[in-house]
Amino acid sequence: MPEIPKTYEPAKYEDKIYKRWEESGFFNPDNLDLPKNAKPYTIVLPPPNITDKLHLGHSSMLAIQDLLIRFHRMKGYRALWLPGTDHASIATQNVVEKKLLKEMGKTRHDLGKVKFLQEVWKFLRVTQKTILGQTRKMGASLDWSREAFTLDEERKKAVKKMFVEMYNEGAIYRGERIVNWCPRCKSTLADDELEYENQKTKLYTFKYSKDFPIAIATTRPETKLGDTAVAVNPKDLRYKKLIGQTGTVYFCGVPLKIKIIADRNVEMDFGTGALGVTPAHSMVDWKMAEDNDLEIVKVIDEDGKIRNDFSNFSGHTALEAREMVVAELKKAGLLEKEEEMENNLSTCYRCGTAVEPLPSKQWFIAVDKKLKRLGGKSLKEKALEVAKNKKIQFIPVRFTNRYIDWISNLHDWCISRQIWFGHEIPVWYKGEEIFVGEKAPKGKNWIQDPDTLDTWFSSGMWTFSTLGWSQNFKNGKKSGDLKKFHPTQVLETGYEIITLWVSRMIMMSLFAVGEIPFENVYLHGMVLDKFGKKMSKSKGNGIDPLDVINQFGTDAVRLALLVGSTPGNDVRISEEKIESFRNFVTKLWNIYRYSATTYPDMKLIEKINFRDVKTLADKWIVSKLNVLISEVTTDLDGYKFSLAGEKLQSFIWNDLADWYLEISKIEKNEKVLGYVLDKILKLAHPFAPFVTEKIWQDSFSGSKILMIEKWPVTDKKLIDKKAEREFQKLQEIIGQVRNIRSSYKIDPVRVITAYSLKITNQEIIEKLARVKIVNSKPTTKTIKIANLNLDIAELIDTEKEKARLQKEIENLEKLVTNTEKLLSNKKFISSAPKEISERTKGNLKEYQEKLENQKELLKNLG
RNA sequence: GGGUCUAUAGCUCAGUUGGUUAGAGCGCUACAUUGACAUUGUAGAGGUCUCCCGUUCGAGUCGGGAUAGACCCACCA
Repeated sequence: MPEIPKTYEPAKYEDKIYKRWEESGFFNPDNLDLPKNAKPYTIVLPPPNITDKLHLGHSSMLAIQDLLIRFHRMKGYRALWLPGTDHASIATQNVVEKKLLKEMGKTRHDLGKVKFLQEVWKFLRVTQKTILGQTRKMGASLDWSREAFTLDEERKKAVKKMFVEMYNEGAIYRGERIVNWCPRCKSTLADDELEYENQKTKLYTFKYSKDFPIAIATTRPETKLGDTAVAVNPKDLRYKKLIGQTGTVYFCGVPLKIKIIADRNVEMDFGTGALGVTPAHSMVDWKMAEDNDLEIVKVIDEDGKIRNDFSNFSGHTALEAREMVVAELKKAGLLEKEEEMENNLSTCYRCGTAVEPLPSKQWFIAVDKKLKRLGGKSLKEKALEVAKNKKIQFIPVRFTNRYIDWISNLHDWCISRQIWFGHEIPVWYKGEEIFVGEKAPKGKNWIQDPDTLDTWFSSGMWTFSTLGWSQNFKNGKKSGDLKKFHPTQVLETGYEIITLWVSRMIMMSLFAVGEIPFENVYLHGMVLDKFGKKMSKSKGNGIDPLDVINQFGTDAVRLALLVGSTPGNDVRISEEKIESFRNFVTKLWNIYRYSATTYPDMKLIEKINFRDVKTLADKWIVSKLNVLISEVTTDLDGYKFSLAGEKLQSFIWNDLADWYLEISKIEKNEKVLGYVLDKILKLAHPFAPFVTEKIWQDSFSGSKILMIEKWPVTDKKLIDKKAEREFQKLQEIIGQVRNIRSSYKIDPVRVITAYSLKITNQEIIEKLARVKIVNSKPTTKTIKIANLNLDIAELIDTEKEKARLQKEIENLEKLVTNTEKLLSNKKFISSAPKEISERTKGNLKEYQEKLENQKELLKNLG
């Protein structure tokens, strides 16, 4: 037998173990030896952006998903975990642009589209490799043979097919809508791509002209050139009689057709209580225009300049025009007030330029349109339905509300982006003609739409595009992988992207495959530092997963991320926490080391015979173990990873190592130990795959792989509550002795457990009262019970101990009378369930017994 | 402004359908220990479960209200 090192050395084994798993082929469910009717268990990995290396948040995601996958693989499911990465169009283009500027001093326009895209792909291949390497380091049991990328050939096919199908169904349309426009980037921005900046600005109060009855207040006078209405609150008595009136006014020499409308969103207390409605350049105003059927007048163009036909303002930038308008108003004596105010300016998250809301021709997904394909329902209705009737369950459930809330307020989704890197839009134009199709139309002079699609369009298809939807879904029928693995069982992701991603996946899957994309959505929290602050590069408080893996090992990192994290709540993590789990891994290793050196021929045993469970300690540990098996299984089934991990840890450390192993130094039972080890390695495997696999393979000389062993099942025959209770009492007694052990020179556990194997509790108490340890440093073997001669009274502060006992007796007496009262209460008897009353009766007995014991002890003290 | 959530030990959090001495880890204090364990073990101190009202035989748990905080959405014309 080769010597086993004192501590587990993760760096030495982890890569080899991962390689062994990968080469076994069992990451791919097709290679698992399963009955034909084995249920599928699919998780599609939320594809990380290839903009940067992974952070601890990703590690947490990987740990949770790998736990689920390994657990279900062992439970006999056809477990598939499908890997992939996301091209993250805008974010990636942005990173590469910045890099180019820094390294070569060039913009993307300097390079041109073709060369720029080459640079993007070059960058992408590097980061992609890093990310996939990191993922392997985490021990992720992903099926690499099915790896996907949101912008690879297969996904391109799927995206085109999807776009065309949605277009043909009327779910995608091209329309003029107000969008967030960045005049510098020349691109639309989604709402979530905006950044808000607090700034001071001036609020101007003025009338359009002298004869106009209402003064309005605005921070952007230049846009007022496009006003088509003035909105007031319907409750506002000042303006009530004016509502509905129309007329033409001349504003700085520009004629405006103004209608006075009522809208309850107008605040009476702000400004003059009247709002000039500029449909073309304000989101709210656009909605008002839609509601009131107003004309839309575009004032500012895509370059951020005033358009033609606006007298001498034309051609000036918006800011210049603002000054000019203000100057004219002043000159005409129309400006009533000019005051400073705090304002929340929307800016482009890339370049920080102020965003200009503009009407523009874009592609949209119609979320409210009734679709034939969806049985006459709209995407929104369908997406709401599956949450409301619980076809899709959110964990924790409270997020269902957030989802429903958001979907209910959903507007048409703008899917076109004016950037280079991304999925091409399968639309071609020739003059006024338009062609939508998966392949370019025949004939000359067709020009493809220069825009690309919003990243979320392709990531919204992730669950089915990864399963070969473009080939595997025809005439409403699934085949191949899609049939085998869709819908998936769990989507595990962060709560912050429910709206961005989760909801979109649901809509796209309902449309494309006619079914939900996943049955459960498990939402993890954010990984924060130990002070509860978000980890960020700029703050320098981030923990690099690779660093801590090198330092403490993957298992420790995984455990630290899993234990103490509950769904939907943020998790705090520190190196100390990881270190403490490293100690746990070492503990586990040493349990193995001790066992293997003490019993060189020990075997891991899957099933144990009743007869082999001999002593009280054996019965106790085996019983506790079997309870643990069912608890851990239920907890994991219920997504309570942290609870399961804690229970496992507490059993391994506090019960197995601290008690059973100590006892086994006196009374050996190889079979029970082999049985217990077999089970804990399996139970701990999804949490700490490397160390458990290493121990397992060493124990079996490498002939089997733990990863595909069967998940343990509770053997009810081995649960012995009576033995558990007795042993617990024993522990309590020993604890009491330890409490007064100031003069002890050896750990009483060993002495007392020696007794426990042969004699009754009562006898132990009696002996304890008399024995005294003579030999100050005996070894386990030399202790002879007969030589122990301890007078307990000599070892304790009698007065203190008396007081303590007195107090405890008082408490117990109170408890006993209270419980007796309760049990004689008629209302309790009639309303409490049987279980409860039984338990209460049991409790009473226990209290009474304890009371007797304490009284006895007090008596013994004299 | 609309919505969701949280409040339990010094800190981070558990606490299942209400059930009777409210738990864990870390930290703290004391003692022991180089023994399978880059230590570990044992014990201890520490709580009016934010506050008020209600339902109930019984409330950390259910209902109403207050206070404080977190987040999401919409917006700041």
